[in-house]
Amino acid sequence: MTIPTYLKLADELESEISKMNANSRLASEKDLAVLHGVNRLTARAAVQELERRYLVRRRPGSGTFVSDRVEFRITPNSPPSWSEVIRLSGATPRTETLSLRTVRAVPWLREALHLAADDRVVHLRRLRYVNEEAACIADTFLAADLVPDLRANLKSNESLHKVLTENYKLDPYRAELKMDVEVAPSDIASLLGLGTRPMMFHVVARSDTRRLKRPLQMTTTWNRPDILRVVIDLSESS
Amino acid sequence: MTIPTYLKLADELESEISKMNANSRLASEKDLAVLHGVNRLTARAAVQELERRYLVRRRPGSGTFVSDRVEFRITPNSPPSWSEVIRLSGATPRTETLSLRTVRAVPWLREALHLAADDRVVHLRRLRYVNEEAACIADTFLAADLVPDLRANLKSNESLHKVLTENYKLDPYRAELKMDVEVAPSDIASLLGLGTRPMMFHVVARSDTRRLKRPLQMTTTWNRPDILRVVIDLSESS
DNA sequence: AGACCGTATTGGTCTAGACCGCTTCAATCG
DNA sequence: CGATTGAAGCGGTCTAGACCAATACGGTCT
Repeated sequence: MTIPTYLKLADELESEISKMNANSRLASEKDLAVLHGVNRLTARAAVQELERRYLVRRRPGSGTFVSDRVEFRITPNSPPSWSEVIRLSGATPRTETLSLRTVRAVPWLREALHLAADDRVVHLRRLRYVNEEAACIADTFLAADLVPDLRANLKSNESLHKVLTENYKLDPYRAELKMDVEVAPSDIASLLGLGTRPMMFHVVARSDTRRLKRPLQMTTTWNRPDILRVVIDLSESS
Repeated sequence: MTIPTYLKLADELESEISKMNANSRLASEKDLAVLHGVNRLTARAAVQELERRYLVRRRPGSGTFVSDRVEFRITPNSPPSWSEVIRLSGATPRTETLSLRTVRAVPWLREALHLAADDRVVHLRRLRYVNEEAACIADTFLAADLVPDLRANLKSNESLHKVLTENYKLDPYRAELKMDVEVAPSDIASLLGLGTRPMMFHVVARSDTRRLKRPLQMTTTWNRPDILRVVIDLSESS
């Protein structure tokens, strides 16, 4: 018995969880402790281990629930619409616009979008929900001269991609993509309602427009790994 | 003061760590507890938080050390040699061959490599070190007919890529790439000397050979995130 | 029926104390 | 001088008990 109690309990719970429905509730920490004859902190360590594996989500005052992860698959030819990708995974997407401002481009953005010193960019910050849970913060920066009156065109809950394609006749395609896993900045974490600075999927993508042969937008997203399972799949279409 | 003690301590320690050299040792959990006037478990929770952020590594019986992460950047035109990429990051790579066998291809492999029912594949399992620390398990599967006598050709510590290029006149290029973050299988974890099933970067890549216009190899790697910081960077070279 | 409020439950945090296995390193023995 | 041993120090685990903040729910009051 060199395996710690809490890990044995975690593995036991994991196999039980695999037979349960998503979003169903686990026994409370106290009950688990009594059921398995261990201290509450030991049972808690087991549940924390499951949380670390993204198998459960905990809500203070409410309980621990089997998590319902959605695979967000980024492919070379993926539908450029975020909502579309989520819907394809069988989940319900929703996007909320937090702010829409025209600002001066900071240096790294000027370089990425090939802008001049006093060019301006439109900064669009959106909060994305998956099954009505805050899952992702997306910051999009567009060259302002390419999207005049964007605010008016974005009024109804349309997707940005649709507006770019239909209203502005731009044809965005993915030109750059970067992804890693790191601690989210505290402002991002608090927008998602997360206290302790969490590890998240950080994706940075640039889209260009084929018609004008120039960079169109730069998007950085922070994704909750317990809700979204971001997979980059670059299989070449043959 | 709604912020928990252990998080305040963690943030305090994080800023101290940022001024320290890699691999230097932190105060022990007991000392941290005494220094900051908290219980050892509280100090321990703070150190665990730092470990979760990949900022420190802990060795039982020895201490807690500032981690020394190496960025492993995958780009479209990256040198196909793993060792080369590590060296470019300023670290010291080493590769150890664990096994080299010829086996019958399992279905998913047959499909990936476009093989027939009784074709065989060479399975090469390697353990990769970064600065003499076990960092990655790499399983490579090659179509056996393309690499006759691979064992003899791999004898001296040469890189697989070099052997493929020089001995077999094959010209591998990246044809498929998939990456996510998930719990490592227990056999992988134990090969890396990790007890509790850890979250790792899981990368699956396929290389084809341009000359023969057919799939050449399939590689799956499991990477320790506290040692390797895997970044996928698909910026198009313009 | 709807708005309000208190109470039980849940996870979140913290303390004090204990034992274990492993690593390290100095002291000792051959 | 080299090899072995032992003790000290380290992280890893576990227990018992306690208080807090947030939630959920039932009951009450309007």
